[in-house]
Amino acid sequence: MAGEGGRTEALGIGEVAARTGLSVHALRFYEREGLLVGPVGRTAGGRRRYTTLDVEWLHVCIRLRESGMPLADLRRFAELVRQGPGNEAERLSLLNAHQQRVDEQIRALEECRSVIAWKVGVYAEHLARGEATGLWDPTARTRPPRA
Amino acid sequence: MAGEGGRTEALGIGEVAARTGLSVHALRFYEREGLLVGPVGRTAGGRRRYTTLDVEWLHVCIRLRESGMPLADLRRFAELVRQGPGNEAERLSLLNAHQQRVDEQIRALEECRSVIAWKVGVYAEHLARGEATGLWDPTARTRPPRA
DNA sequence: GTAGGAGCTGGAGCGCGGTCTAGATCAAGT
DNA sequence: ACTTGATCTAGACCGCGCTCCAGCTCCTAC
Repeated sequence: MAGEGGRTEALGIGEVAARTGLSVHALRFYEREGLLVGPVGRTAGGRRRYTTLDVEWLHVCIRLRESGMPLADLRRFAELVRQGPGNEAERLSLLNAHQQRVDEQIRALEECRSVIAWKVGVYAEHLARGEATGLWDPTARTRPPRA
Repeated sequence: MAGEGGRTEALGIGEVAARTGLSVHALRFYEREGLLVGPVGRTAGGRRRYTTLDVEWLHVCIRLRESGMPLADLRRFAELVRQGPGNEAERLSLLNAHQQRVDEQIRALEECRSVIAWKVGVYAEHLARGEATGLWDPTARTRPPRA
């Protein structure tokens, strides 16, 4: 009776793997590492039964991991959520700190991108006007004295 | 006589480390791995003497690595450059492929960032209006039947 | 000539984030 | 009842990109 409407499906690990893109190995690993927000249910026979809430949480985890959050931080965040209300300030600061790191990453990547784009441009132009000029010739390296 | 003007300083490994931010270990490692565009010079006593060209190349390497190019690809690129003119098309395609991966990374990171920003917003608002409502309560987990 | 620091080589070790294996159990179809 | 396939646990293993160590040599300064 308590909100069965699509919200509380019980999912096997394989199904969850399919829905999240994580391997079943990774799912078990995440659980062992304490990255989940609550104990995963089990059937009588001992198989894991995930809920759609677990899956939602996993999707959050995936984003955080994708953006480079280390497992340790993710574990800490999960702990906070598990502990329930009262520690929202810490959760916020954790996320804020991570967001800043992500911003920095993006900035760095964009800088790299522009360097690469420039080099791509150089080669493209070089090829366009037909092999003519040498770009960089490590062959003609000017070595320091001592012939 | 041949272009000594600041261009062809001979630098010790420590100096290069300082200029690039790579450790001396990493520099020796890169050399062993064939990531450099030419053999590094040596003094009579066997010490490495880098040129400013080496340093420039290292700066390129750093950007490529920072943006996630695997050592294997970087090695291939270095090989191509080492081989001299004639393979610009391959160099270009290598860089192009990498640029695309970088673009994709940036896109993914921005997506993560927006998810994180949203969560940050939720927590911030929650805290702002004082602890009132529960956000997510894993305590009140609706477990699948059997209880 | 001698002390101290930078550099050399070869190879072992490490941190991270999973991945994989073995061997057993559970569950569904026929 | 039997087969087939998904899942279980514990623990070993892996790839990447360095990092670090031992033991030695080379320089520079005093």
